[in-house]
Amino acid sequence: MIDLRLLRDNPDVVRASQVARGDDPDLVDAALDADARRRSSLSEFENLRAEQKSLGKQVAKAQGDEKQALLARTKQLAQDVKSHQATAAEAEQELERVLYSIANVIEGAPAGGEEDFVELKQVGERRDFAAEGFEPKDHLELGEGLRAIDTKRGAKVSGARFYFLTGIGARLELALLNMAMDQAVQEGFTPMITPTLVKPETMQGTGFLGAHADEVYRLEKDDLYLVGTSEVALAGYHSDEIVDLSDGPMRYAGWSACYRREAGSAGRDTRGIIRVHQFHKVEMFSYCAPEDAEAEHQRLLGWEETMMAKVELPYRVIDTAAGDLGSSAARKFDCEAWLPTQERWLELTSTSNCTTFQARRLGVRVRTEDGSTRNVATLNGTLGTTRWIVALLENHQQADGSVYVPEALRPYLGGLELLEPTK
RNA sequence: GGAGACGUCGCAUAGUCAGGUCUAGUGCGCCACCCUGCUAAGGUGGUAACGGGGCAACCCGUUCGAGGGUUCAAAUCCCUCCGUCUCCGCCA
Repeated sequence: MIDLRLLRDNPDVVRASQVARGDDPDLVDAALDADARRRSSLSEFENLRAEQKSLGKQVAKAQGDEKQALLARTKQLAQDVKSHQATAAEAEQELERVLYSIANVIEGAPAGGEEDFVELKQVGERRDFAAEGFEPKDHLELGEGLRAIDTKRGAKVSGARFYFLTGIGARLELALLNMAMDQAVQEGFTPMITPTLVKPETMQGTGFLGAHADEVYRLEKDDLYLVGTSEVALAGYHSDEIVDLSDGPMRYAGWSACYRREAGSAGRDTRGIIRVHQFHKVEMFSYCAPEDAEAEHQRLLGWEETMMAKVELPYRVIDTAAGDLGSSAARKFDCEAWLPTQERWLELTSTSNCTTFQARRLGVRVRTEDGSTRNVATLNGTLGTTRWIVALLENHQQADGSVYVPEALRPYLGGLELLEPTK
């Protein structure tokens, strides 16, 4: 939820953000109207309520005829209070509805849609398979050769976009995620294994029920949502709390399964495990002071790049355009690895600065020096996912179908230097 | 799944049976000051969040797990839901 005070004091800033995202700037005026209506209806209700309370005290003390006279007055007043309360509640709901439809105010993100990102840098050498004298295989062919990935049986058991990781494939995912978790712990993150089913208010609070609500699985019978990332649970972890940031940011590394309906991506990335309904992820999550958020964002990006270096993949970093940001994000950087068989970049990490947007809805605050409270900033970033296997297999494949294991990963695979096809 | 107990402003509790003086009391903790050679002890005062109004002192409203209801009036009575604990059943 955006800051109502910002909306009142600087509506043009919010309008400009809406335009940059390709969203409707008129929502700003709708919100201002709703806010004005809410305030006037609220003060009418509050005045009536104050009168009702003071009369109530007189009723308690009064006797006989005097009491009867007061009761006659208060009965009518009770009706008025009730109706004005209902009006005020409606106005409040209307304001909330409009506020939730406004995405976070962007901070530095380039304007435009998915194609309007800015490439910040490229790191590492892309392999020249022609020069090496062989045609690269795609990750599924390699994965099947290694008996590491089984999409046929995934589909048999659970349907399209499901898979089994088998044998060395399962070990490879555990290795990647354990390496990610170890790095996070070394950097001072608190490791967390999080719930993957959450309540509606948690899902709503993190901003995932906005424009992309179709992406989210819902369990109708229990009124619970399956999370698409442990970010949801980690953001909800300190909801309705006043936290202590006097020792700097609070950092958590969440390990979880992630579930996505992929409703809008029919026909895209249907082969292999690039785009699937369930995968696993290690996610960094920070709570920090708003003025420290931009620097923290750079730190999270730095830790992502450290992981990219450990798996020895060529990648680039992009500054995502406003229209391609999630509703909670003010700015987002992605690390994309090169995918040789498709000759394109594939998103492996994504780090978002959500400023105070999530914390406001979730009620995460810090105590200020003057004794009041204010919302914290929240940030998140990927440290490893199942999808990394795709880039790792393709980039490190050898002519015979075996796959080179990056040095940093070897301790997590019992010292294995090469993944080889099993017979 | 069945039975019961419980949920109060950091923590612990009073208040709920008998609705109005609850503007939610008290203890602990915390903060400030006093006392003191230092510390401990002691004394005094202050200590929930959110919203509205005001330059401000301050005023008003909402919140006693959540949401409804009864009533002139609800922490207190009724209903639904959520959570915690104890016991039983079932299953890893």
